[in-house]
Amino acid sequence: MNSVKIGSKGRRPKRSTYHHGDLRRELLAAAEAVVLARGVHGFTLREAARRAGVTPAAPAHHFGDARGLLTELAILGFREFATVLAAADAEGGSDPAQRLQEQGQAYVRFALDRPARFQLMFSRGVYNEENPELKEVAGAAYAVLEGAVRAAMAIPPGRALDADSHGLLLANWSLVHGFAHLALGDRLRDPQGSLATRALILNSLLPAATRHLARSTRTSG
Amino acid sequence: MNSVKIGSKGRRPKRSTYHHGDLRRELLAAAEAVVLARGVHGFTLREAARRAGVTPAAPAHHFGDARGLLTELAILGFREFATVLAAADAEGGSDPAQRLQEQGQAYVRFALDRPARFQLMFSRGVYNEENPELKEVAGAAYAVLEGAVRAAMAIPPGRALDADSHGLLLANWSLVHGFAHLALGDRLRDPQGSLATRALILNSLLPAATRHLARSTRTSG
DNA sequence: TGTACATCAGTGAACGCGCGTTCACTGATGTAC
DNA sequence: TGTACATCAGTGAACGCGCGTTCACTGATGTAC
Repeated sequence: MNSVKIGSKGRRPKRSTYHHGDLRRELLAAAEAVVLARGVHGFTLREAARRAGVTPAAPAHHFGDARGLLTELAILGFREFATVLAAADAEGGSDPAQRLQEQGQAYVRFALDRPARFQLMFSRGVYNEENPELKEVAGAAYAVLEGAVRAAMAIPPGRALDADSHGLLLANWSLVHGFAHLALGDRLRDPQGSLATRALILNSLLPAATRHLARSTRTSG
Repeated sequence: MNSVKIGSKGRRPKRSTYHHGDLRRELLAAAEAVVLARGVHGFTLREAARRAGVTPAAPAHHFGDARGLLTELAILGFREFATVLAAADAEGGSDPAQRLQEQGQAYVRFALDRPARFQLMFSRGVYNEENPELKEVAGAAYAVLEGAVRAAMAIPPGRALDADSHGLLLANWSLVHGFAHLALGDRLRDPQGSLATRALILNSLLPAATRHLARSTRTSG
């Protein structure tokens, strides 16, 4: 007989240390995995705790309750989202049409790369939508899009968008949002009818779709 | 004392007849109401039965199980969806751009009028997506959109869409789908930042957005 | 460097709840003759 | 028109399950002196 435990009946393996070390971060990762596997509303606190290797009571020390955990995950999502959109916007250089194009690519790429976060972020009633930090980062993401539209339509900061500019903004947002949504729902097919792969979606279908948008803002191609 | 019952302890009122009469239809309506109130994944068979005034075992006689009920509801949804899209398409007359415009209006109107069905229809893993009748009616809805794009791009039936036409189809679909999704998520605002009403959405924002799409297919305005 | 002690971050058992589904049953309906 | 009987469409009780959260607790850490 030796003292090394060779197995465990439970699904939660014993850790060697009583304290976890980085449970907060690990619970967020576990929660994202649960959302990926079961869908936004299939999320349960207990499964996230199980995946993180702790008892179901542990998350309360970090997030209060289940809703609190999802709110934090949505905040992380919007923060990353705003960052990648801003980076793509910068890639577009001084050409507003190019900035919108790059943003659209980044928008869809984010959805494909982070489907759980993306779907969580745009779900209603599952996290605390009134959280100030959440509102701030979500607003930051929106501002990136608005900035490129303002540049395209030559509307200085401070002045409200006119109806046409607002329409262009909505057209861009709706198109990439709907495209991402359809892609995540496996509803995008190539012209022959086969289910589209990630590469086809990003390199062919999305450009083919955005090409039809807003000729007026296009300065190249 | 009289024999008229003046109250009931349970939440399910007693019917005067043992048999319901039209339980199948009523369960579908109740299910739609539950989805509306609780979201797609908040649906429970028991609550639908409760709302329909029957015991939780009753639905099994009509739908087998919970998934069966939702599948039927999705089929009803796609059938109605295909119908309203086809009617709108016909409204467009012989002008393909007008047909697409009318379809887009109908698409978003359907989403706003039937939010529960719409969200159910485009949810994954909650109903039986392999149901043959479902695939048929969903395909019919898609065919309406494809028909107008074929007319716009002068592509005869039987010939596959080229990349550009396919892109136009995806652009139209993505735009209205994303627009509907954002509207249902209360994410659409007017240019001043106020939450958009139904009338504003349909009469102002949507036309302003679609106006930016596919100038090449526009023959009027 | 050592020690007392407060604080932190976990455990594990328990709670009450609503869920989907099953089961034997029975009231109501419809049909054959 | 009347009756026997099969079928249909409900009931109501029960099942086992996983859930979120609570609670008193304790092991580990960090800090004051």
